[in-house]
Amino acid sequence: MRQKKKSELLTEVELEFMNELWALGEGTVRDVLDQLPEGRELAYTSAATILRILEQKNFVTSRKEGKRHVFVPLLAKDTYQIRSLKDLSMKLFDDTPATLVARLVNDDELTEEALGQIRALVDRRLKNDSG
Amino acid sequence: MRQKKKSELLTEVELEFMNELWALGEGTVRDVLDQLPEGRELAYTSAATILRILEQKNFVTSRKEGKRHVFVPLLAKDTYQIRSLKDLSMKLFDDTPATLVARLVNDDELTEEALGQIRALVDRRLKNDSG
DNA sequence: TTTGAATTACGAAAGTCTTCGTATTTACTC
DNA sequence: GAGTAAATACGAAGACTTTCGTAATTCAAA
Repeated sequence: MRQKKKSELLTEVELEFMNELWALGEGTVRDVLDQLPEGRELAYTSAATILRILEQKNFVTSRKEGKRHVFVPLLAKDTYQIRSLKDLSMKLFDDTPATLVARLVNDDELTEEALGQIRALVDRRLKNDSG
Repeated sequence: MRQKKKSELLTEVELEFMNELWALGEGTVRDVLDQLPEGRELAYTSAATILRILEQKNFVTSRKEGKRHVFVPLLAKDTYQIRSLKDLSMKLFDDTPATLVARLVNDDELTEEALGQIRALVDRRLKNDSG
């Protein structure tokens, strides 16, 4: 019998729902469903199932309000962003963040503004380290 | 005409194999299998299946050499790195690359050296744009 | 040319992910 | 309390992913 190592990563739909919860702060099944973009058709019970799974996996918790559950993220978006980047860096960039940034900044679609913001971030971090 | 949704992204195991092929340049089932890290147990036929699937999905092609197939990437690693970053940026960073870099550079584990490399990359790109 | 080890071809089992239906429960209204 | 609309609980179908076994094929050595 082989058992798969429990992944700390969200699946596609789980991430879709976490994004809505992060945007809302917290919300019921109905809230999240209403938040989904036009054209994303999903049965109410499907949404409820996804939130149930997120709770089972400890990505969210819930409290009861009247007859509804209000779901609240346990996992912060920042935290998950970092986790995802590390995973991607490890799996596809030989654990070399500079290579990752290289691909990013060489993308022609990257705006001058974004590029400037990026440099500001790096400079600020370098300054803080030395200061 | 309705087309089957084809994800342009590699699955977990597909990526694992593409990484070996990218490192090797090209290789047979045996080559890739031998390249896998210690402790990664995988039946020969499983490896063959994965390469077959990669070929079906047009991520690799193959030529026959003697009785063996030699598999060659059709998808370049650079290309796939960019594709993955765009996907992650869209799904988790509100399509804001600066936020992505912010998480990266605020990671405490990031070395001073990596940080310097990143700034050099950004500076070079900014210089080229203005020049 | 027969034989056998290595390889390929195919499909199926096992696991995971996504979606939804049915049954039950809940709170509110009459 | 009975009726009702909304919500929850549970399970299961269908699609996709990962792994592997069996059968057929291939090349080369005896």
